[in-house]
Amino acid sequence: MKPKLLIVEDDPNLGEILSEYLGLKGFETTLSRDGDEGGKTYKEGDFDLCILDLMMPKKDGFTLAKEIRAMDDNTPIIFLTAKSMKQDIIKGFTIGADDYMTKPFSMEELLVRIQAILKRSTKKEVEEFPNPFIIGALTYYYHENKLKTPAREINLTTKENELLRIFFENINQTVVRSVALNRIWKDDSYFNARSMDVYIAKVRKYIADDPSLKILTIHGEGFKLVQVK
Amino acid sequence: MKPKLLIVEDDPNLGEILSEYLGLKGFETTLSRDGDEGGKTYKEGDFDLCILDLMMPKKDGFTLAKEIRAMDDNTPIIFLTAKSMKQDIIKGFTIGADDYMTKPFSMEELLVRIQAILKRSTKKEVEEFPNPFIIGALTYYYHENKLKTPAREINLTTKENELLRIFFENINQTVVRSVALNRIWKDDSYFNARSMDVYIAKVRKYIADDPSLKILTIHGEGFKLVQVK
DNA sequence: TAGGTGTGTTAAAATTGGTTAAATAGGAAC
DNA sequence: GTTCCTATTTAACCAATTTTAACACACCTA
Repeated sequence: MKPKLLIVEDDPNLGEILSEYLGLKGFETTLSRDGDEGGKTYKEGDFDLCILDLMMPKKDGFTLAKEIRAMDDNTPIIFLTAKSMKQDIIKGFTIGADDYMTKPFSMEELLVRIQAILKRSTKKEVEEFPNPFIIGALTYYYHENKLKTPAREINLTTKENELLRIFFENINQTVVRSVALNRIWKDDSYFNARSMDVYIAKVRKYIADDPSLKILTIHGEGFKLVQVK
Repeated sequence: MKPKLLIVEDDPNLGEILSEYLGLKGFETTLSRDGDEGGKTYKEGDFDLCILDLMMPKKDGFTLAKEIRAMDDNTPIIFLTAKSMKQDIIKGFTIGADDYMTKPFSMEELLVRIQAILKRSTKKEVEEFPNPFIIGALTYYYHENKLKTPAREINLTTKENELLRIFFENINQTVVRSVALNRIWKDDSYFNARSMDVYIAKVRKYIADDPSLKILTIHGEGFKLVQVK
């Protein structure tokens, strides 16, 4: 099951971007516009982690965090704020935060920090990838390293399997080279990048068994699995 | 009991200050001067958290962290570094860090971050392994070194038994080679690894008595016991 | 359109794992 | 202590996976 994130952010732009990005990364996100709304939403949902802006109308992030801690002293909280004052950071952690990020920040960094916290959170779900995962004429079994096509059954090697999973997690979205490299090869280097290119070729051949699926090259960026009807 | 911290920092000034400050704050601290020494110290002590500098002589922090993860994939790690490049931060978390702080930083902030992590860090559990443990058509008695299959009753040797237990504790999760080696053979060496390969083969034959169970190879990583429905 | 950089393809090289059998170690029985 | 048995390690060889290398081609910018 997807981990549920509560995002409380009054800046509509940032809120939307966050919600969308994290949604694409496998989370179920709920966006609230201010502290009051955030508190109500928190009560209703069963969230695995909260991302709170500090400066918001009606109710600031610290106050909201205290309310959340009063209801449940376990749900992880990340503060997201433009205030980088030492005293605010200390205060955030004292209230019971798990992390404190200063704007502007990188989405990717936020993502890995969320993952690091959920890794230790008792309520964590072992991120479940649908098994089997069906797309077009293909049936994919991540846990068995297996891909069934109309023509054949392919036993995937470890690298093929991980790469395929990333594509299926990101249908119609660009998979950035460096992200895939860091995730699968644990390191973004020239030779690993060339190794990945070799695997891209292999995976392309497999999914070609369904002609409606294609892996496009986004020059200088990465790749995108698209499904054309 | 005081939480035990391993601090690996080559700058003697910073190392002393950190060690002293955290000592005053209720931790039992051990200070190592470089990556090599840090690795040895880690093996000997039973630490609750590691604070690693990134740039050190002999062995850098990333390499040391990988070694620590190979011995135990649970002990929290905080990187402490002057490098604030996005790619390094991502890499740090990818290796399995819990936090990443950029110098110069506030002692007080480090302290609250340590506390936030320890709050979620799972205790060294004396978790009772179910006896018997039933999976699919197999019934496993860890304490009796015994595995019953529909076809036979197998008396396991010590090594077979320990290996099987690790797999049953980690269904659908990768069992990292080095972690299993350190746990069963107490040492991750070439010959022990080959010895383990021999045992993997034996154990594979046993669990093959239930065709829904398989031990897959995760190349370069380890093995994964999967149950297919 | 030329030149640099990034990507595609293929094959060889290197690394890692699988299998089998022989060698060794270590304990129990004599 | 010797003998026998079993568990474990070492070894050799083979197989699978991954990386490296070389070269061809595509894309972007000046």
